[in-house]
Amino acid sequence: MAGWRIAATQLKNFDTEPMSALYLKSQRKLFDVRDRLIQKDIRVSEADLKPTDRFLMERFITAAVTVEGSLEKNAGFSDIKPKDLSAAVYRPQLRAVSIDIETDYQASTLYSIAIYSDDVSIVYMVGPTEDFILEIENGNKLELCQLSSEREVISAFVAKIADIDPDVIMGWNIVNFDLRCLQDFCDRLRMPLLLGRNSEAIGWRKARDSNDRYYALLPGRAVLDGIELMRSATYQFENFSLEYVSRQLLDRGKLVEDVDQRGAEITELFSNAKPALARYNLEDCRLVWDIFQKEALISFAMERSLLTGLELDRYGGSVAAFDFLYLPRLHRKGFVAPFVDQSTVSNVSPGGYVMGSVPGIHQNVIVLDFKSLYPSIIRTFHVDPLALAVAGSEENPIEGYDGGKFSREEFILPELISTLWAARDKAKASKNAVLSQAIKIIMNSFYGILGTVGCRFLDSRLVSSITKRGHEILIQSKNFIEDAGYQVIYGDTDSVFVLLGSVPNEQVQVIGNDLTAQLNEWWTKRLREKYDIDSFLEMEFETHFSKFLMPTVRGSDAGSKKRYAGLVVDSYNPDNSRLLFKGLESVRSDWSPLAREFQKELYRRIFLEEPYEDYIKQVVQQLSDGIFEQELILRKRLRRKLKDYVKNIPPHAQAARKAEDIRRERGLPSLYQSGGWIEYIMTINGAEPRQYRESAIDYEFYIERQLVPIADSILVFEESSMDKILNNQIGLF
DNA sequence: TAGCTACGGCTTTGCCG
DNA sequence: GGCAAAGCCGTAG
Repeated sequence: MAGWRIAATQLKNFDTEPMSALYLKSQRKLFDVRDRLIQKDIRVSEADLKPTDRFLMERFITAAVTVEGSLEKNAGFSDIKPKDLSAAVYRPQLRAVSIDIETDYQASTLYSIAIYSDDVSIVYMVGPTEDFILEIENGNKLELCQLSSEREVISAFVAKIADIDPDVIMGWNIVNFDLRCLQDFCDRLRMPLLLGRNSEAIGWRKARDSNDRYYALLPGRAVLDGIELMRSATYQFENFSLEYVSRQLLDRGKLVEDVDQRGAEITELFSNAKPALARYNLEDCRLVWDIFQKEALISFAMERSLLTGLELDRYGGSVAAFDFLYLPRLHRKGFVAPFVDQSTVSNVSPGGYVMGSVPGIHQNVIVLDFKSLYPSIIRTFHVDPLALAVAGSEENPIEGYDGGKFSREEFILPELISTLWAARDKAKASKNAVLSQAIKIIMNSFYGILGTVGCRFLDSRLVSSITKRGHEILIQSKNFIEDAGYQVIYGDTDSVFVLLGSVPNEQVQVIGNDLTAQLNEWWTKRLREKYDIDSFLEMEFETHFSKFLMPTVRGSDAGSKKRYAGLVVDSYNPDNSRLLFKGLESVRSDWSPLAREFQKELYRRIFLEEPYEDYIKQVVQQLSDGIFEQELILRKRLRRKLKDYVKNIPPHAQAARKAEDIRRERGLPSLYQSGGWIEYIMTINGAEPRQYRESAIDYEFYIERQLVPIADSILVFEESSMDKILNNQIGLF
């Protein structure tokens, strides 16, 4: 058999096996194979490898070592030493392509497939057998190959992929749309879909939690879905449609007039304007390609893969990543880890501490927060499974919570975090944003993992020793600040909000810097005295609000939590400031655009002491006049299947039901049965789907339930209310 | 193809002879 | 009709 290219491929369930004699033996075997590879050559003929070798090798080789000649010591395996990490010089060039398919509305007929890359712009389309070269822009060409049948289009596409032989195939919802559609077409045509290396077929695996979601296993290649990848990198968008994300990041969108009606438009193009459809199809590929390029998503995936030892195209897997990092180190210290025991009962541990707040419109509020608090607690207090297990034999272990005690001598996680921390600082210094981000995500995942039954080390003593220590640290920091003469008006998990009142801007900087320096020093001293440990707690002064609003809980005098807004002062240019909203309606995607915009503008006016009464009256007037419609759309996710709303039917589910009824009447396929997003408008007959609204808009609802709550939550501090303002208006007539 | 908890706001539902 | 509880969603960290 021909040379077998080591690839990012699909791994078996090895990491979920318990640490056992078998595992230890396997680990050794794995190192042996790796060393042999490093000494020889990355190309290994398949005949050289027994099946078990291949299995083991796949286990530790990530996609990052897909590329020939790029395997080097430690690359791809989780055994990363500090110097290797910092020397992250390892940048293989992956061959990547972006693909996208076009189908009819119900995805039952294939129209075309596009492939885009640095040097490829090709669209295969069903049509009269005739080829075109189309100019797309700046002299760039699109090759449109029209073939007589779906079968020929797919065959040509597969052949082209084999020819390009990419390491990465990227797309937008590529697994559960493009690839699955192609697989369906192939099944129907009784032809194989051989997109893997060496013409291997795609393997499909059902997602555990859902019947209609799959994972694709593409032997020898990684399939990167832009949506999943960006989600896993903590990108947040109101929605992850390609149209929305590309507008946000690239400032350009899809090549159709009306994105909502594109199903019909695409069919129209297919019938009457095939070159236009080709351009559209290719442009989608290019958007995906450009997003990946701009955000360095492949680099991110590679850095993460190098850190976690997981495949390039594996997005979740925090527990598996933890095992990869932890188990080899544990093993080297001569310990064997416990089984994953689903029945483990662990006392519930609390999460972060959230202070009650002081409501009002405040002047000069600064936010001091602990940098990576949980990782720094783990590091400082040796919160670690091994340290917990061996502490019993020590005379003076470090006290944790819930009865946990931690060894001063033997620990793994704190070291791991130091390593990652240093690597992250270095990455930041060298402006390697993606590496820094990948490290941050992994560091922050450690706490959460220790609190799930999926983790073999689940133990409330570990979790509580992190979170309850966090409570103590936050409360004592608050006390320290208050003893220094300042008022703390709020705090959440790792932050304190300090009210300075009317002090000059320069003073604010000085106080903020002083307070953090004093606190850091105080914690260092205190932890040395009380526990004889080094403090890795690090408080930072990050944000200065010149104006700050803390609302009350609606219908109460108590200050709210997790909801606030303020005017952030740019420390480089204090005359510049920007509005920041947290938790409030304007950042909630389930409020109407009208309400969200209203909140932003009203707050802006009040913060900047501009008049606002006429603005409020004007918005209400315009609303009543019916000039808004788009702005009244409410958007919400159906988090469950439509039929699973039994106990009560919330408005968005009502709207979805109505939409389904109408679609059924009109012979259209169902859209909302398995969940998804629904857009609806409140009418005098309740919530109705945006596309099929039959009743008049309920303006009363929008005034009373969308504008009034927003206005009143800030007007209360101006001794005013929406009611007063509007009634005054009536009084004028 | 298993990270976590805390919180607020709105709506519907159930109860009240 | 009024009130409290439960259900649901999206968000902060």
